[in-house]
Amino acid sequence: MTSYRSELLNVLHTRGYIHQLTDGPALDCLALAQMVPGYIGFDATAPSLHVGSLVQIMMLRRLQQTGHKPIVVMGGGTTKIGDPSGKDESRKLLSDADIDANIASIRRVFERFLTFGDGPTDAVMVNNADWLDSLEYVPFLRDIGRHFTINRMLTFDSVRLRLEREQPLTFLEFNYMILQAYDFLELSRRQGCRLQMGGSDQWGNIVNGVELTRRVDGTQLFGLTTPLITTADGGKMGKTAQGAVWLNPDALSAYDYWQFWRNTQDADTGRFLRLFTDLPLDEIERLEKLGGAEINAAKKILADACTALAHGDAAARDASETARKTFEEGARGDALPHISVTGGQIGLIAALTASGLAASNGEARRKVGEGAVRINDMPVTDPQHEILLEGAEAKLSLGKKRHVILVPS
RNA sequence: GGACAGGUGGCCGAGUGGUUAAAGGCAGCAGACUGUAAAUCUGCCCGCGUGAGCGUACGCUGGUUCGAAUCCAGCCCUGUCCA
Repeated sequence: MTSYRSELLNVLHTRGYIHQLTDGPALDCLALAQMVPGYIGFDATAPSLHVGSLVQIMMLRRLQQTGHKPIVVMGGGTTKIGDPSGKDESRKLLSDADIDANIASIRRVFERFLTFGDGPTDAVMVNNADWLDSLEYVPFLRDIGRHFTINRMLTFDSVRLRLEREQPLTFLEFNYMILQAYDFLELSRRQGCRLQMGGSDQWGNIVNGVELTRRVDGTQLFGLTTPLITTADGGKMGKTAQGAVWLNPDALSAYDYWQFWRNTQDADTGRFLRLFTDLPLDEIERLEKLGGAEINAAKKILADACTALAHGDAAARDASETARKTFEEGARGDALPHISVTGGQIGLIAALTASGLAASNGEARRKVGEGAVRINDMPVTDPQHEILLEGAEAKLSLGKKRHVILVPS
């Protein structure tokens, strides 16, 4: 088993973050000897990141926890260009204002996970538009482009797989790896950044940055990638009934976020506790050994801890309490979505669509026919049913997990 | 610029004049079983309608036909090869 002397690599290794590492021993020495600034890049294509980025965010947190400096790089420059591979989704070009708004919104999430400031190990956020926007084509080609051979670029998975699948790859996309490599060089010069981390798909891009900087500046940089985080049955992580699991509170409620973690598969519980919470390792070992229904206790702890990190302690307690009332007492919890019903009366089908439990009248009708709909836990099978609130709230449920509170107004 | 191959529902992928709202798979939703898990089984899975039915949909625009995802023309996009 690999063992490291530095706290940084030890923590990352034992908690399961390390998939590939460029020069482990040298980085180990460096982390032991000095504070290491490290960065991860994030796109600004949406106002919120989702759980797919959470491993990377947690890595920056670990970096800071072990006495190093996290640098959050927002891809303002690359996002502005937009991904032109518009075959599946012709991504709309984002305006500068949109990108800036997205960055501001995303920053709020990072502020929960990292401590920002001016101190030596305080986190900083930078925007690669700051240097990419002002690049001049010919000088860039002469200074940077000459260090890349097409021969080599074609061998990288990101390129090779696209070509093998006969999927279009534009010249712009082809240049992404060069721009990202340049980011690393630029950060090394500006911030003394020595380490870039990322998902396993970023390995090629990261290595390019390491090599570019060695050739241009003679500085040794390091790269580290995480394993692809999938669920135990091989699925992509991060889907719920409502879609992506966003990290911003305004994109996904604390209650839904809590539910996402609560519904973790048994086999994932220990791994997720290590990756996504600060719980001590011996505690995690104890929890993941719980068998049968007892592992639900571990899942609640996981949900509490994850929600507290992303939404704060108070929101986590509310979510947890609402879940307890809803699932263990059959009562109504405050954190469930509230839908106001004017006049205190609404048709069942209309209530289902208005509350978002069903996407269309047809779906609502089908679910009623399937016996999936309940009002205050009493099954309702008549699609014509009129809900009369008579001054009191009522709980409308679709299936066992999706509940909404109807409020007369 | 030329030759060839393609563009089908969230994704993959059948379908080459009517029986096609379009096979099959994945993803998703619900029911059963459970532990708010997984696996398994069952049902559902474009919209409107209680229903018969209606409206939309197979890159875009027009055409042929009683009838087109399917045939024709032009255009747009993608790939492979050639110049």
